Amino acid sequence: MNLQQLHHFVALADTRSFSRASEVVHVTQSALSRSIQMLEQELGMPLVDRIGKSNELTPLGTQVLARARHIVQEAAELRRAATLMAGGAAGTIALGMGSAPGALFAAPLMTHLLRSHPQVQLRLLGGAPELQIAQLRARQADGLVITYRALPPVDDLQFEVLPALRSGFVCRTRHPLAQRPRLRFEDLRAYPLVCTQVSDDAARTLIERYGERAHPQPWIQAASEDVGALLRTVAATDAVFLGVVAAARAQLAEGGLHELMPTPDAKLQAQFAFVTLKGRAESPALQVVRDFCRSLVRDALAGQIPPP
Amino acid sequence: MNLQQLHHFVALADTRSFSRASEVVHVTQSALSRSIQMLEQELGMPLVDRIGKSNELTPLGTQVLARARHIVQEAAELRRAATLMAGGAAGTIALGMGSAPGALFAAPLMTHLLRSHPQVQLRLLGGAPELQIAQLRARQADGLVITYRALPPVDDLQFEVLPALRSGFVCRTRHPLAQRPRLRFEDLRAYPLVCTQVSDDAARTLIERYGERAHPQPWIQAASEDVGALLRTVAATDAVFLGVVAAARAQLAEGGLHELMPTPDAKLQAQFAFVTLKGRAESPALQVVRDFCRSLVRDALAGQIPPP
DNA sequence: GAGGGTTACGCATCTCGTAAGGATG
DNA sequence: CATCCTTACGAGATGCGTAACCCTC
Repeated sequence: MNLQQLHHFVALADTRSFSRASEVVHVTQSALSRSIQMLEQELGMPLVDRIGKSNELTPLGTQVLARARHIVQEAAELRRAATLMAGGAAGTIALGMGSAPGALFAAPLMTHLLRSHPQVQLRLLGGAPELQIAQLRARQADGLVITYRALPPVDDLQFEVLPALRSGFVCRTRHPLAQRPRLRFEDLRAYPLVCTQVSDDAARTLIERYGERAHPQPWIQAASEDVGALLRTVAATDAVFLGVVAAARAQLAEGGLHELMPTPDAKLQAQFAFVTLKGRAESPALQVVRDFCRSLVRDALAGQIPPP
Repeated sequence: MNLQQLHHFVALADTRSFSRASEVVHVTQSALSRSIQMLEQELGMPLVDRIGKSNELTPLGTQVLARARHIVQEAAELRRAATLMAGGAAGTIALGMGSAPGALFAAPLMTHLLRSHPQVQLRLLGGAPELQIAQLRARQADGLVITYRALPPVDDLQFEVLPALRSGFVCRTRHPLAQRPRLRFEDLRAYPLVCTQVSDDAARTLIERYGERAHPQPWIQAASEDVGALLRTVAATDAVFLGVVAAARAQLAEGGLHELMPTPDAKLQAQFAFVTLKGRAESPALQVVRDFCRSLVRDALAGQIPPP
């Protein structure tokens, strides 16, 4: 007994004719006849009474038909679901996301999936990097988008490093410092700072470059994961935003915001990585996510105002 | 995609090992490996991540597993149900039964099925012979057990004539006529008659043999399909039972009842037939029914007191 | 090197399409 | 005689087991 035979039988029952059924399932009438015969032989009883024109199901045939129809239908659904998933058009993916990349990726990613892949369900997981890696190993997460430095050099993970994005300071165009030709760090330090969580690594870089006064801890006036809120705050006050410059791309382009470039250059970089478990097959939907994140970074880089 | 592959995959998912799964489904490990590969190829994605020891399902694999398990299970049920039906151990049969044969067969048949084939559901249909034949043609009945003469000589029906059973008169042992050496019909006629419905044919035979006075119509005191009740009545009164002698076999054997044989012999016969639709496959459960009816008639004949 | 999965090869079986052979109306 | 189903036959596809190979522990 195989799915083919069941499919043939269902067609036969539907058409009540070997020849018409054979057209439906695209085999010769002879092949269909044998297929049914084999099925009958295996089940031990005829399923149809062959009567000239309009064959009739036997009692057994009637019983078998209901089950066969069900099985054939479920097989078709399995095929369909698998094809959808394999094509990345459907599926559920759990994505661990660090707070820094989340600030840049989360909203655009969700928007993109809702628009272009409505069948894909996305669940974003937060938490500390170690926790997220544990979730990845436990397969509670399909992949992570996380700050590259936060990752220990283990070999059961597969890293796909995204291009580094420049971080920097952003203020509103009407900010007192906005028109200043040569900007010193001390000038900047006079204004309150708003940003997402600053990593230890980034804090170290700031201190190395600008001295102890650059330590973000006492400097930060407001911190939030909501980059949009931060930028709106900056647009309305004299606070300065510190973070991935590309996140403010739109406002920078339309002139509402302005990037401050103190001398010397901070040369801050945000480098994100896409992390999966080595040796595991990737959900196609996850590939969609990864591709989108990559293209987002690429676009950010392309539109990024180059350092002086 | 075929049932074999799905079965293999379920085993693989259950054992998390190609080699152990191959033992479960009784193929070599190599064959199972290829089977899974073919399935993965068709679905377009890996279903399991091969990791040294304890393989893991991919996200797609997890989805597919649930559906595959369902399909495999239903296929097994189909096979099981078909085998049961083909073996006659299960199924539902609708059996048209004439009142005369019903009087003899109904109770023993139901008893037999309940005891020996509890999975077989029996539905007995009554009604006029023409109606029953119509039901048979409409496949509302799987078969008929009916008085042979009641049947028109049509060629879309398949008759299986059962051996003729002798009909005759039965009274209680203590009946005034019981010890009478030579019995005339007129003696018999003096006592009330109880019987099941007497067919026109039987009535004609009686009249031909014994004259107009033998017409059953004015003679019958009580008529019922319940042969048991008729016989109990006869055992308690001086009424005489007319019908298939074999129906009273037990009581005749144990001495409670007595067969009356008037001179000349009535030579009444009840001939039943098992009728099915020509060219239609027979429900195996129906064969059980037919076999039982045949054996019942055979036993009745074997135990039948031969005519003098 | 031992265990577990994959690949190569030869063989048996299956299934198909073509074509011829009944049956039925 | 036309339609419909079955049977015969040869070709190609499929699936299997054996055995060799590969990878990881």
